[in-house]
Amino acid sequence: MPELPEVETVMRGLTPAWVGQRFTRVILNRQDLRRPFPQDLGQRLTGATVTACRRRAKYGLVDTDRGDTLILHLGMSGRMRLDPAALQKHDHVVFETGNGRVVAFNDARRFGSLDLVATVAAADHPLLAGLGPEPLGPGFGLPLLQRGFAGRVAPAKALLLDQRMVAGLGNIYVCEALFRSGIHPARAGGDVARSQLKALAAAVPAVLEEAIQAGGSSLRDHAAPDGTLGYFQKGFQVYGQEGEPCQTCGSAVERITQSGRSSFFCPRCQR
DNA sequence: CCGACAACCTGACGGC
DNA sequence: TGCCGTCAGGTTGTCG
Repeated sequence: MPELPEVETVMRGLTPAWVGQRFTRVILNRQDLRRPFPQDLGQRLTGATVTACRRRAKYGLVDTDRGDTLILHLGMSGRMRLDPAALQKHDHVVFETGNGRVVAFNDARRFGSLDLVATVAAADHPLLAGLGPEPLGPGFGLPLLQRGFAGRVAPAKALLLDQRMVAGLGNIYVCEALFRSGIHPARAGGDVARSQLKALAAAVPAVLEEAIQAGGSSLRDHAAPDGTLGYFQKGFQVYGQEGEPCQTCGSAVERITQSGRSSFFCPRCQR
């Protein structure tokens, strides 16, 4: 799924289609994804005008002039399809706006979610309340990483995937950020050198910014709402590169499994 | 508190 | 062609 850069790409793609527009119809082809939708989701959205499309971590936030915020998560396979030629399997929710545009929320695996809450309470929503700072925001930096890593036995990989530490990183960008900062994914948090943490503090925002510039990474499912494919996957240095030569030293990139998920790394550059 | 793991669900791909 | 096993960008609950 989509990680921070992909969600950012999606929300940027929705902005010109939605902001200032009224929802004229919201079609619910099912009443739940990962969780049940709010009972009055369609009713509260229909007739409301979108005032902003935002992102928090991997969540998309759509504010309306009725004081509501739609909180959407794309799970692993979620996509927002803008003006689809035809509806497809797994187009679970379809949004129509006054400008004639149609957006279909498609999610084959149904790990995504939709919630609707009062905008003023959105930050306190259970999904958002426990999230750590944005990796592209002022709350992220070396001090945060030092606090989060100090004394921890858990592997660096797991610490960065923990959304309570820093919110928005997923498997791809954690692998890439660890490579750029020379940290072995299995290294215990407390054993990561200060110099490495400093590199990590720079690598995380750098890799995310580059990915956003590229429109995200289009692997199986991700595309901007208008169908444009991101191309940051061409910039992967380790993710999915098992057996390929490290771009820095030429060693073969390795893959290990941590907590059931693949980690890719260079055994020579990452310690 | 911490960390590993299963579960949620469908689809794509490789091997036979 | 088809069947089977494996894997996939995430989150959450359980268990030891």
